[in-house]
Amino acid sequence: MSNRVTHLKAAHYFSVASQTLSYTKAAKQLHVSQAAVSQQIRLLENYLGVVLFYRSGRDMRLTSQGQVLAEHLDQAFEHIGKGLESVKLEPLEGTLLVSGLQSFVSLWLMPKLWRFSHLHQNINVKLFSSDEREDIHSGKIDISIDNLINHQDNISQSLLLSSDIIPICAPELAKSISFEHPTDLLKCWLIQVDTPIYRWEAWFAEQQISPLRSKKLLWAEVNSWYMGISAVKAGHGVFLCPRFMVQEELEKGTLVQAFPHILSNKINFYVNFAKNSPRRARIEAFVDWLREESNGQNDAPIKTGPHQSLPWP
Amino acid sequence: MSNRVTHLKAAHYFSVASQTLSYTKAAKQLHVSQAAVSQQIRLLENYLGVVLFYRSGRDMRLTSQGQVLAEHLDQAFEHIGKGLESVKLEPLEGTLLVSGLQSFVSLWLMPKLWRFSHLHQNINVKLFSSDEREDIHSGKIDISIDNLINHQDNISQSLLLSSDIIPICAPELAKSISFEHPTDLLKCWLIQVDTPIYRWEAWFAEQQISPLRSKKLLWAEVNSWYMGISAVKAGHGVFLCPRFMVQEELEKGTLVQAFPHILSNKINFYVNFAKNSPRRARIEAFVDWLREESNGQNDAPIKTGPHQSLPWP
DNA sequence: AAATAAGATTAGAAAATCTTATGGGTTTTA
DNA sequence: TAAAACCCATAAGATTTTCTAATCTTATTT
Repeated sequence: MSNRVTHLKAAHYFSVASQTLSYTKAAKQLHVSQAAVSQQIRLLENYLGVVLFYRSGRDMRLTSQGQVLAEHLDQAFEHIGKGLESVKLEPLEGTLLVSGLQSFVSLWLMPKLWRFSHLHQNINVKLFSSDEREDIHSGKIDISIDNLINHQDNISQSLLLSSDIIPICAPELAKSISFEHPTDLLKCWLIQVDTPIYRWEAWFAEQQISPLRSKKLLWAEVNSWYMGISAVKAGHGVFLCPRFMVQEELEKGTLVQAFPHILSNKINFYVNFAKNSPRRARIEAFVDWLREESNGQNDAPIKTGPHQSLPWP
Repeated sequence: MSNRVTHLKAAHYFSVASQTLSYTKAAKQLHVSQAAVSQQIRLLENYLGVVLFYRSGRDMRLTSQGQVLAEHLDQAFEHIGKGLESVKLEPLEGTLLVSGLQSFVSLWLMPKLWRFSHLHQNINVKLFSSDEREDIHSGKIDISIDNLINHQDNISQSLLLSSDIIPICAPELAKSISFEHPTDLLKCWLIQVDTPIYRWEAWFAEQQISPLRSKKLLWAEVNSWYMGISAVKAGHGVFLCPRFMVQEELEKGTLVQAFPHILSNKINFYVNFAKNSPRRARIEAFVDWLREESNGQNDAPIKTGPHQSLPWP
């Protein structure tokens, strides 16, 4: 079977020459001398017993047999090139494309990113924030951070951050209302994100209170954590929000936890990347850094998938 | 673009090894030493910066990156192998697959074939008779002989034989009826093949006679020339038939031409073959021989397509 | 523990491939 | 219309790649 695959180099040179229709140009593309191309193609012609090119005055053309061969080969070498490229390790330095949920990126990642850039001056991180899950295999993204469990093969997913969901508000509001019992919260705007979980209903339910009976309850639903935080910063209401997103504000006192009870459902953020990405060196550097940054902010130990640079499991 | 296609030999070795999952077996398939395979694959691994195989006790497996690469490469080398094979000139000796219309094969080709076999002792002709046009590109047929104009590209078609359509019958019948006027033919069975042309209607029409008025006309329609000839040999009727098919019988006197008028529409037989067939040497030998055999039997000069072994038009 | 089997490694030999230099066509250009 | 500019073919020698043979390492089987 494989004995019929010979003269690979010659076939490659021919394939390039069949596109340029010039040995000289092909030679330039291949970074070899024109003579090398000429010799290889002659070799191939002799092996096949077939003339592949003929010259018609100034320019050169494929014979019909050359046509046939070229059509087969062009595809094939295209495949080989892509194949090699797709597994070849790129050097550590270069660009890294990172995508994450909007609020995570702006509230957690962005503020810390300067430290990574400092650590790896040769890695140029491009951040994308998006509310959709990104396709890691497409090549548009190297690393994606989201809060969904991933079941795809060849994707490594590991827990980056696990955070409590707490009710927060502006310190002025807390002072003016002085929360003592959960039902005190019903006096003001309640804000939440529009997910099925992380809702006020759950928070009250966990304390045996059904807030829904009180129809007077004022609330707003926002479609990103970021918007909710903006709202409470302006002093308008209480928001159920992952603690890590407001860590600094809590420390500085520009925001406060409105009530001690926290949702039993934590929010988890996962790092995802293609195990076989050619940029795995860069990815590894970034993910290692992410882990370091998340240490201490994390209640649960970090669970990580099998490490792919060591191929044996 | 093409600078990314390197380590072709290594990639090939790897591709084979990825299928055998054994360097030793791969080496055997490739007709090289085990060391050669080992070295090439190590080279590839170094170039890619990736481990492609790992050993798990007794046997060897692909790493996930090896998987990815192998999938790309397997297809590619398959293509290359097929491409090379499809244009590679096979030696003159070998098998040649010839197909033709049933009656042509049995009445013209078969009786002469011994001479070709004598001339080219190393070419083993396999004859197929069929009533459908054969697909020359499928590889099941090298040469096909039919009577239809072919419009496909890359198929060379040339006129092999052009023959008159004449009315024939057994000599006894001719004696007993003694044809003098075309209408005399109406006294006996008229036989014809079931084509739209080469019909008795045409034959009579060309002589300003409308036989169809006479409803008493007896005739039979057959679906091969061969059957019609069998019928008239048995003495039953007159048959419109290409002259070359009954040449010998006419010469021996076992059949006679019933009436001098011949159909103005001749029947033409064409030889078809794929210009780029790897067996073109054999094909050429056979077609040359066909032309020689048909010389003299042919009223018109033989028209032939461009000759493909010389690639310049 | 020896025997077996398969991959890894190395050094030297063999083969393939490359470059440089040159020649012979064509087509432009002066 | 001669010179210049291209482009491919070819040859010789240099260089690089690839191969083999021999030997080593590791793991399995008996």
